[in-house]
Amino acid sequence: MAATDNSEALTQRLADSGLRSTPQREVVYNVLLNKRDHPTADEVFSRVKSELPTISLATVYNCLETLVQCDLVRAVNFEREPTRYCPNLQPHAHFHDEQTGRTHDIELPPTVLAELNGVLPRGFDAKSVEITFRGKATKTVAGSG
Amino acid sequence: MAATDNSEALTQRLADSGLRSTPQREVVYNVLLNKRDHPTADEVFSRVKSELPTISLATVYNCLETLVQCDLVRAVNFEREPTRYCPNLQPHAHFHDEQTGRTHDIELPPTVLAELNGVLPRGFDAKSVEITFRGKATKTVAGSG
DNA sequence: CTTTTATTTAGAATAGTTCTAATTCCGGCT
DNA sequence: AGCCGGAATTAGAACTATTCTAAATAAAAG
Repeated sequence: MAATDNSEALTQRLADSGLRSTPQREVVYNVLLNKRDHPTADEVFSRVKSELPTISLATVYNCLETLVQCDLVRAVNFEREPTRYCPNLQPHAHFHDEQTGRTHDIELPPTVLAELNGVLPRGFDAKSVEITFRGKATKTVAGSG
Repeated sequence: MAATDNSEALTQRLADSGLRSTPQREVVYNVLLNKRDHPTADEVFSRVKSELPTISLATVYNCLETLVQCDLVRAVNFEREPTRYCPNLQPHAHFHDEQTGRTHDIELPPTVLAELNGVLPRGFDAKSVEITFRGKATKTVAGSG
């Protein structure tokens, strides 16, 4: 697979927030786009290092935080495990495989989302919902990790 | 409200797992039952201390872990915040109020739960689902915290 | 160019939780 | 009653993921 290069899109989004496009931010972003297996910051760090050997872990954290702020990436948490990062911006749930530790994106039909918002009593104004399944996946699905 | 004393039920559940009922476990459990505001381990610690002044934080963590194992209590996580504990065993979602930090239980009709399981593709066998709303609650609801 | 501001960096600091090793507690046996 | 053995508690050290700090670097603006 050719390395994704969404630098224009990224640059645009960063600019919208008054931020600069930097090599570090670009490489971190591309790492997330190229292997969408919900890596942790540490995993991103080691992947990025092959392209930018002198990058620091703090910078990786900074870049990830920036990408999340710009709505280019979602941060995903399972229990107290290290935060994982996900470039899928469609509304979706996560399936966390207890055996393998792998995370799979689960598409969420708008009907289900609508029904979910229906369960909120008056006075509760939700900005976002997070849905996490936990269990075991009997089939491995290409592209997830 | 009189202090809840579910010691028989607790003793039973513990025994089922080959564990003993201890003053520490009982007080920790009662603290959770008496104020269902999803306290953190630290909060439980300080509440328990008024009854058992010499208890240690490690013991509070141990007891909470034990109660979770025995299915008497649920551990709840929001992002990377400290784990909170919830004695509500009915299937329910959580609403996390961003302004106040308070957590509210949201009842989940079985129909919604069923529909949710429907979104899982073949090969995904979910043991549990976790649903977290994030936003602001315009009304304060008695009994939640 | 120089100034200003953003970004990166290494390492220290922090926070929540778990681990370790020693002590205490308690039930069952004599 | 007294002892044994496993379970539970404890204090404090250790650990891990993350954030903070302060200095160095880079890059835009004047």
